[in-house]
Amino acid sequence: MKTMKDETRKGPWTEQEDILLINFVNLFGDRRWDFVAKVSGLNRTGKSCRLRWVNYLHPGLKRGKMTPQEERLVLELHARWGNRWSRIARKLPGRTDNEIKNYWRTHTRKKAQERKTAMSPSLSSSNCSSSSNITTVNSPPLPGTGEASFYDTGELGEAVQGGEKGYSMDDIWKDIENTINEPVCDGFSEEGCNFSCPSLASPSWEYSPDTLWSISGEESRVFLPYDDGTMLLTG
DNA sequence: AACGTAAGCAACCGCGGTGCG
DNA sequence: TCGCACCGCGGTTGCTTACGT
Repeated sequence: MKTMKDETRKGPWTEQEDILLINFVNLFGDRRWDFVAKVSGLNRTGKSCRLRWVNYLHPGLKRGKMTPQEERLVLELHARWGNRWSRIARKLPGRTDNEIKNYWRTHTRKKAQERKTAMSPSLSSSNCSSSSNITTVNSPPLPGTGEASFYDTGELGEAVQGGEKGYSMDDIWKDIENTINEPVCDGFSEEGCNFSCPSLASPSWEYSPDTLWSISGEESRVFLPYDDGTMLLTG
């Protein structure tokens, strides 16, 4: 119950908020979101914090375009499970349900459009492979032009966009890496410092053998939290 | 160069499930 | 057993960027 009738912040997160959230999640784990939200001083709801963490700040996150394998897997699993996005996401290490959902949405939109245009001329034109609905997917054209979206940090090897536009996750994590070694007590009561950092964030992804691929070396860059609050950068 | 449209992404909302007192 | 608070999920919306005219 929010006693303090706070004007909870909404909208896009700032770099400061991100850093704060990361610090506090490292301290308290990624379960007690209401608590984290309250204690961190972020005027955000626990819900909002969780969402930000899960969809954007989580260390294991892969960013950038879906690979053809991933796309295929999404299609496959969606055919099997329907809109169980979180379930599907568990089979795609590093991808979030939100991401998959968004992908699916644009994918279906694209498909619908294609179908429409394919139908209007009404000529079959050997509408090849109606069975393999993957056809539209399996090779996202991307002629190498300015393909790197603002959010890409993964595939094209680091932050093409790096500079002027705000900040990248790499920046943030570098920051964290630097600051995390210092006691994270800044701006928080001494109480915070005495908590042992619970092993962070049980990753919700199932690294099951039946996942069709494993994270490629480059993308498996992961920050491993240590008990003393430091982070190990692998990969 | 300016404008309009489409695509992509992040975030919010509402609801149902679960755990706890 | 009931009520409450919190968490997680799926749907939806709004904003930003990219692209075409």
